[in-house]
Amino acid sequence: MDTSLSRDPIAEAQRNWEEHGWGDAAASMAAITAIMRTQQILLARIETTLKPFGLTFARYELLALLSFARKGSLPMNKASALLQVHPTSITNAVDRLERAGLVERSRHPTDGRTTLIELTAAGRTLAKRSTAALNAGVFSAPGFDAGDVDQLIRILGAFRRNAGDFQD
Amino acid sequence: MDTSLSRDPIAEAQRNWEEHGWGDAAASMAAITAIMRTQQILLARIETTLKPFGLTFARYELLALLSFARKGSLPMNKASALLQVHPTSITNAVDRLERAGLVERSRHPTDGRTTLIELTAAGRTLAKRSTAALNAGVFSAPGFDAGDVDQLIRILGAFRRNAGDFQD
DNA sequence: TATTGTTATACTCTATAACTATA
DNA sequence: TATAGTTATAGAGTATAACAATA
Repeated sequence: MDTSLSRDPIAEAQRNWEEHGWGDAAASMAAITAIMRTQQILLARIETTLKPFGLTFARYELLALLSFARKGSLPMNKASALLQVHPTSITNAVDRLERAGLVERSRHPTDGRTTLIELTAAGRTLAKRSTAALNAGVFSAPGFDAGDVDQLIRILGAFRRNAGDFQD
Repeated sequence: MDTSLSRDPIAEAQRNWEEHGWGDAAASMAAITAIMRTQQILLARIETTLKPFGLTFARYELLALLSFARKGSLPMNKASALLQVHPTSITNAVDRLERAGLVERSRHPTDGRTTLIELTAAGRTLAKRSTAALNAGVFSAPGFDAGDVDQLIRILGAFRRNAGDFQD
C-alpha cells in the first residue's frame, strides 16, 4: 500500500479540469485535493506514532486538551466545542479512555447536568510521553520547506475564520 | 454541532505548546492541526454537496477518475495507485458503484488477473452532474484569500514530494 | 514465486434519534 | 422548555490476513 507515482496525480487532475472547461475551479480543486492527501499522510504518521501508547489521534487530542486545562478538569460539552467534534464522539472517547484508566468522570458541583472529565495520574503521564513522541517523531520535522509553516498557519487560519470556526 | 468559538483553539494550543517547553515543535503542531481541521470542514461541505447524488467523496473520486480515463476503463490496481487508497477500499467502492449501476467490471483482455472498471452511461452522466455541483458549490469559492490557493498548491506539493508521494 | 483481486473480519470515527436527568 | 449527556443503531473508510486465480 505504499506506491510512489512518477507524476503528481493532483497536478494531472488540475490539467484535466482545465481541459474540460472548469478552469475557474481547477486551482481550488487542486488545493483542496492536496489538503485531503496531506491530511491522510500526516494522520497516518500520527497514528503510527501513537499506536505504541494505545492511543488514536482523537483520544490523544482529548488527553492533550485535558492536560492543559487550568482546573485539571473540563466539562464534556466544553471538550466537544474545543475539539469541534460531535458530543457522541466525546462520549465514545471518554468511555475508552476511562476503561483504560486514563481519565475519570465526575459530577459538576453546581450543575447536575454536566459531567466533568479529569485526567488520572496515569493519564497525565501518558499525555506527556505521547506528546513527547509526537513532537520528536512528527511535529519537529514534518517535511515542510522553511517558511512554509508560518504561511500555512496564516492561510489556514484565515480560511477557518472565514468558515466561521472562531471570531476575532 | 456547529459552534463558533470566540478564540482560535489552534492558536491557543500553540501557546500551550510554547509554555510547556516545546517551542521548536509548536508552529508545526499548529500547522498540522490546522490542516486536520481544514480537511474536516472541506470534507463536510463536499459530502453535503454530493449527498443528493447518492455519492460519498471516495466514490465520487473514483467516478471522476474514470471519467478522465483515455480508454474509458481503468484497472483496479491503477485506480488504487492513483487515488492512493488501499485495494480493499477500491473493491468496496466499486461494489457499491456497480450496485448503483454507475460502473461495470470486465476482464482484462490479455491479463486474466486484472479487473477493469468502466463507467456506464448513467455513471458518466452522474460524474458530470456531480462535478458541476462540486465546482459550483465548493471549489469555485472555497473561502481562501486571493493568492493563497497558489501558495497552498506549491507548499503542499513540496510536502507531498518530500513524503514520497511522487517523483519528478 | 509474484501479482491481482476478493472475502471475511475488525476497528476507527461520525451521525441521527430516542431517551433520561437536570435546569 | 431548554440543555447535557447517554444509549442504540447505523453507516462510512481503512486495514490485515487468508485465499483463489492467474502470470
